[in-house]
Amino acid sequence: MSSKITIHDVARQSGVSIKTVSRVLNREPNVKADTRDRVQAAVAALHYRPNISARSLAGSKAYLIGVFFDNPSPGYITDVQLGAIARCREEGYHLIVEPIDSTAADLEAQIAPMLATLRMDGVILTAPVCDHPVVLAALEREGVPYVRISPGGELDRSASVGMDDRLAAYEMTKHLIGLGHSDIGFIMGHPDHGASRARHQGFMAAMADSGLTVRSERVEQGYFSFRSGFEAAERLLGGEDRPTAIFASNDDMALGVMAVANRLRLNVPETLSVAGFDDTPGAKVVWPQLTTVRQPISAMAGAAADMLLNGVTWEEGDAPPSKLLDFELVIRESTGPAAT
Amino acid sequence: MSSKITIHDVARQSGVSIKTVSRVLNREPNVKADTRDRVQAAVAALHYRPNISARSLAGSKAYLIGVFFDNPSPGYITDVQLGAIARCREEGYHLIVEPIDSTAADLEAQIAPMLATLRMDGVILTAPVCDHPVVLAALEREGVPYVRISPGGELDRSASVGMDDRLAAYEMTKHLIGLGHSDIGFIMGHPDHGASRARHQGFMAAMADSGLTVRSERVEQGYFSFRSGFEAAERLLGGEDRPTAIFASNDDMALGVMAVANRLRLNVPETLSVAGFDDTPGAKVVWPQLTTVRQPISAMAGAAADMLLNGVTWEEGDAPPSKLLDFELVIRESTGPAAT
DNA sequence: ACGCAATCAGACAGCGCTGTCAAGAATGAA
DNA sequence: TTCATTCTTGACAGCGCTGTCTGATTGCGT
Repeated sequence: MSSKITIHDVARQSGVSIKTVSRVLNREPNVKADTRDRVQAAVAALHYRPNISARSLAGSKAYLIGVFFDNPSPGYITDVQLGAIARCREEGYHLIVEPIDSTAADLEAQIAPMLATLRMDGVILTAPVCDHPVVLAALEREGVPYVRISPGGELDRSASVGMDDRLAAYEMTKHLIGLGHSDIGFIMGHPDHGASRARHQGFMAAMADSGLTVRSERVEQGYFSFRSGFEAAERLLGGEDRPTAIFASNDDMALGVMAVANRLRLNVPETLSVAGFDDTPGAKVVWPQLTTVRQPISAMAGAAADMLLNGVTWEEGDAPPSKLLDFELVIRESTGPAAT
Repeated sequence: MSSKITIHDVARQSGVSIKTVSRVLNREPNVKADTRDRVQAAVAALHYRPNISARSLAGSKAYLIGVFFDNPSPGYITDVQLGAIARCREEGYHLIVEPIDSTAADLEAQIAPMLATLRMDGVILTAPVCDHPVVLAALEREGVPYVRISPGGELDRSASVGMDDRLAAYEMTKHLIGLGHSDIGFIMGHPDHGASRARHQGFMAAMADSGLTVRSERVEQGYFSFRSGFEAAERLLGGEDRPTAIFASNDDMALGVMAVANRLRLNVPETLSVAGFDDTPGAKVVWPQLTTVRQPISAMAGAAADMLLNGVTWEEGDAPPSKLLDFELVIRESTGPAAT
């Protein structure tokens, strides 16, 4: 156990005051270059590392960023964490992860203590927690800045980052239409998830813009789960009268569609084209591989962390900062020309 | 922003000293029941929450547990986090996640500062980081206790939790044999991952115990990835002479096998049985659903956290504590009777 | 009733750092 | 040269809590 070496040791070693060492460590101005070099040499020589608890107790920063999530897909969570961490590391911040059960009755009692004890410098919220009124209220009451990733509404309540779900769905639909499909089924996402509506709108708009009508029985309600996609697909593909393509609001559901197609011996993409959304790892793990939309998840989380680290603020009355990142259509083998 | 209320306020409100409040908060003995109640009432009334930085600076605990990982599957990571958090919350601890790039040349420089600044109370290590000599050495030098999940070797170097990979593979193989299969292909896992060898051994042992011989061309090297499973399956299933069942060392590779089977129009399980290992979310997201082994990942992480929270220690010379949890064979539709 | 041990409560000194303020050194303008 | 500025540094007081030690109560045996 390396006996902890303190700022004091560095000060002694470099012949300056403890406060000057602190200044160097925090990149404060007004330190002579020569002095700074001496201090940095001592820091390196002693392998000195500031104690985060002491820093945050004495100062105003905690060097901690939180990530709240309520079990969306594991791949999503992991990407968010990686994106946020990458940015935090550069600044010496660390990530606290907090799974939130947004259906819990005592949600308030769960997170309020946590916010108060940790006093994090900021929190990144993912769907669906990012739209949960109790969570947002608690954050605001405790004065903890937060950035939401792909919030479903109340865009002017906080800073946020996201992507244009509507446009992405629009373009994917156009891709299908361009392939010759005119009878396309759509599976909606979970109604609590903000992106669901945007994706549905994008689909409808693309159809309308191409002069295509959407029969109401071609739109099914799903819940973002494999099972819900599977069941929706059974309804969509059960009879003789079936669409030539199905666009599911996320990959898990698209995978459910593929499973049904497989079971019904409908060849993908010859008989049925299938498109998903998210580009989860699972998309590459089916055969044929899934055409989908790649969300810049890591980048969104990185941008969120960035806002937090730079101190998101905005004028009362102005719209809070918000960043829209680019998505990417990933065309793989599950979509093909419509059978004629 | 709720103006921070301190232990001082609670002391005043309940008419006791600040130290007594501290005693109540830390469940220390020698506090009269009556006094404790008064203090607790004040705590509740004021919504007081101790400041974690102050606590860890003054005391010896940091209330922080770390989780190190180097991108195994997202599902695995998430399960580990959930399992660890559940246990940590009960004790008021929080989780710091740190992705580690174990191939980085400056690994030491990456983690040493982190260990020194955070002074975590313990760290949970997952494969493959749990077998990385530099990481282990750094942890030991800094005196940070750690528990490894499914380590690949050096079992007496630290406390660990795991499951009996060898036995699980043995039983899965027996399941296949019981179905009438005698010509079974096996895809090994990543050589750096400790469990790979155990699973291979279990497979070989079960075959030998049943008087079956394994032709060397029936055992392929894989790397736990979908792609490696896919390629191994192509070799295994490419010719006329093919096994009637394939046991892949993890689900991702098994999914690769299924994709190849699909492509070759080999019906699963009629013509080919496929078994995986891990029970990742993907296992349920294929059709037919995958027969696999369920690892108690959350439970293992919970047990690891538990050891850390209770202070893992062992006598010099004794074997460190180690906990083996139960696995479970999950028989789904991808395995069936051997074609006769 | 008395004495001794066990139980309970408080005073006090930091933990390792940063914020504030004030003093000394260096610079520039007059 | 002198005085006003700016730059550079250090002394000092905590941040909010816990560990230690000491003093005040209580219980109980005789």
